Amino acid sequence: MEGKNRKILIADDEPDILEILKYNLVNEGYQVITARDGDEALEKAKKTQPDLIVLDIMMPKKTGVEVCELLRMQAAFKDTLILFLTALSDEGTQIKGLETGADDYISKPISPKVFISKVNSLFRRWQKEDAAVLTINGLIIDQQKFIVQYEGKDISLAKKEFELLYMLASKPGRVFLRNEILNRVWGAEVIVGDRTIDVHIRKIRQKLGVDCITTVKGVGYKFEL
Amino acid sequence: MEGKNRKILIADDEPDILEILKYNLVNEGYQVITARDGDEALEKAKKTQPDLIVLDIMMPKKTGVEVCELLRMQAAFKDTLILFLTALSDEGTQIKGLETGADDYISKPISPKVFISKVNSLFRRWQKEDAAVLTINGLIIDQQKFIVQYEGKDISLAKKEFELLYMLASKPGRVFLRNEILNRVWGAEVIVGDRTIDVHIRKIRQKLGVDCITTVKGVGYKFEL
DNA sequence: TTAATTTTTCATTAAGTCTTTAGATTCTTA
DNA sequence: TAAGAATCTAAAGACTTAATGAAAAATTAA
Repeated sequence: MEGKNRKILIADDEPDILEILKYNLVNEGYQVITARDGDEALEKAKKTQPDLIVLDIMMPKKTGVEVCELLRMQAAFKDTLILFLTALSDEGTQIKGLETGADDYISKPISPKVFISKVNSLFRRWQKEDAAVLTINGLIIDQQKFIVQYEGKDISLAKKEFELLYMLASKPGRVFLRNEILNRVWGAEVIVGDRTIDVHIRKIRQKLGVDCITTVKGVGYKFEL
Repeated sequence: MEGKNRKILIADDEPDILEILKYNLVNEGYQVITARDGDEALEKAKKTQPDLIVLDIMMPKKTGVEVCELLRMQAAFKDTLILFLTALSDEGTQIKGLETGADDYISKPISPKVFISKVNSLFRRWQKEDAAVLTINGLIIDQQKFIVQYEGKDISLAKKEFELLYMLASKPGRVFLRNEILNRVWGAEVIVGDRTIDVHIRKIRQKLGVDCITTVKGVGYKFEL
């Protein structure tokens, strides 16, 4: 089910919980690292650079909140997802957690199903950058299937055309500079003349038959439908 | 406290909850739009393009889950944060919510403190992308989209005009010397006559239709609305 | 290999932007 | 208030940039 190859670090002092969560995560295709206290969590976090860190609040050596604070101070963990486990349904602690820079928390007792859902959901948001299917008004762009439809009709685009359209449509309204386009669609090393972009834009406009790409002279192009 | 100018749409059929949440959010400096059922939520979402949408699961017309599904199909709401409110501590529903593409959920009864914490926390993740958008009274200058709007109407500026306006509007009230303007908009090497600036200023004044650029004779120009 | 398609280049044309010019106007100050 | 300086205005021409048509080069499929 999952092509994701994501690393998750779980820190909790209760071996049972560690075991259950690990089992479920591995089942979903995640790589799992475990730690039994705050210091071990810190150390393993630095060594393995996980994508998500799950911290129990109550742990020996250092609490989850302390670990979180220490991690957030380091640039390497600025964007790492952090999730708290808390036995206390204590409101104060929950708030403290979120304000320290955690991304979410789950109250014990934990249901494995809810846990997995939450983890998946956190990642889903994170990887949003490259969502597979764009739908804008009547236009459907499916990156996986490499298909474009407009108002039900299939439109066959060549590779470069597709990539260009996908790039523009992924942020409707935003202007992409010619340079940005060259870098992303052609790659930084490839050198092509300026007119090349224009010609591809023209092809897309022709094939779509709708006026959805706007020229911003001297700047670039933007998509809007 | 907050420089954030974020829009939040709350949809719930219970006026009390709407009221309490709105009060707290406004207090934190957010802009709040409300809706009383699923259809109204959809409609207002499209119209106002909020940054965060809070959906009650149980609503007339359409449930929160349905609204969420419909929104997620549209590219414009690909990155919009969605948060569920649920009275059911029912595990199944929670999972369904997350799998539909919601970013989080909160169980009723809701503690305002926890709610605000969660909202702030959701946004914190986002803030990196912060687009360079200036908003001054009715004037919106969006550098990414290369768009200027005044009181809802689009105003099309050429590149130099846009840069010039953006420069002035980025520090309302401050006077920019003609030299500063030349350096920033034209670059240090380029040599153009003095009248060139005037002419561009005039164009901007014409196109905007509002008197927002003031001449400071012998010195330069300043923006004020 | 040939044929078909895709990608790029080039020359030409079209569209728009930027700058200059010059006379009118406004402002400042002696 | 009159002279000088600075800015406004409108229009023309210079200059940039993009759209277009056609064809060569490169790639892929048959």
